[in-house]
Amino acid sequence: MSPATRCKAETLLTEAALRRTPPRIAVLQVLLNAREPLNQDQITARLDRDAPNKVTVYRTLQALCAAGIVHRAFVQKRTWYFESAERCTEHQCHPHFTCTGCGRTSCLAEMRLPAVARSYKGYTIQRQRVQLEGLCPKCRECK
Amino acid sequence: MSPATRCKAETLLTEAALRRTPPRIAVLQVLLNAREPLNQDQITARLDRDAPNKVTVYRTLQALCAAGIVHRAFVQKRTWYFESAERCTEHQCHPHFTCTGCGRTSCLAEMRLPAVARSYKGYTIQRQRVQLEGLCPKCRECK
DNA sequence: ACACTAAATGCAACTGAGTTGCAAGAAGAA
DNA sequence: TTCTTCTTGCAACTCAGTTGCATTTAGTGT
Repeated sequence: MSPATRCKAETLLTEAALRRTPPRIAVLQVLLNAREPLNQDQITARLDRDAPNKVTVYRTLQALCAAGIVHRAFVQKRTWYFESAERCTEHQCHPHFTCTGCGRTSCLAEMRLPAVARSYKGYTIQRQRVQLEGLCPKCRECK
Repeated sequence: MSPATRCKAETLLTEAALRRTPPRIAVLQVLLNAREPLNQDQITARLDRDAPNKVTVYRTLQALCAAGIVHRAFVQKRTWYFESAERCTEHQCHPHFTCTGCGRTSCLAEMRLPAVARSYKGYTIQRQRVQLEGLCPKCRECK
């Protein structure tokens, strides 16, 4: 884990007025370095021997989500996948793509989406999330 | 439950080559009449004394989803919400709106969404689901 | 109408991510 | 350093979802 990531993690915690404890710094570093959303088990696995108790990871993720540093990206097989909120704007999160072939979900962080209306029939729309489904480049070849 | 809905339910089952059993007809009727997605408990509650065993409802929903008659709309508080696939096109489901005030989720079935590209960086995009968040008309007044 | 077979149902028991209470430990302020 | 408040770890619980198996039933052919 790079010192730069660690520094970033600590800064984010401080800005959110959260105590900079080892478990929080560790979990946040994993998410900052991840290329796709991770569930709790995957986060724990990446921390290996330094992994805190499962309940601590759980509560850490809750705290980070509440602070807006981390997002719950989506649910798959009854478990939540988390990601750093870095690449999301306030109004919309980047789209997530789930391949119907291999079942993997990835972030299309740079994809531009057409903006949705800010209001509709009395509803005020503050945020949108888009979930895409189809075939990833690898699975497309095999077909 | 209207006879028309019952007839529709039976037709859908036959078309999907599923046996027209009482539990399936009952569950499907509930979903066809529902205005918003329902979870398993809500479906059972609406069937009241005619409700089949919980496992049967569970497996019925699995079968209906596999057949494409019903969709898993979204997850809330660890439970899935189901809806009839009627108002979804093959390429996209209507958007679901979750109010940050009252926590309720509703369907914006008639809302027109800008279409997303059919492919992007090697990914073939077959379907999209959009989840919206904000304030519903009622909660907006109270603020 | 009757018999047959594959599929559906109900029961009971299990699974496992998520969740809580509480005592012990650590971060940050004074 | 001392103190207060927040955080952590443990153990135990929750409950929607899930499975195995014996029984029943829908749909088909006789």
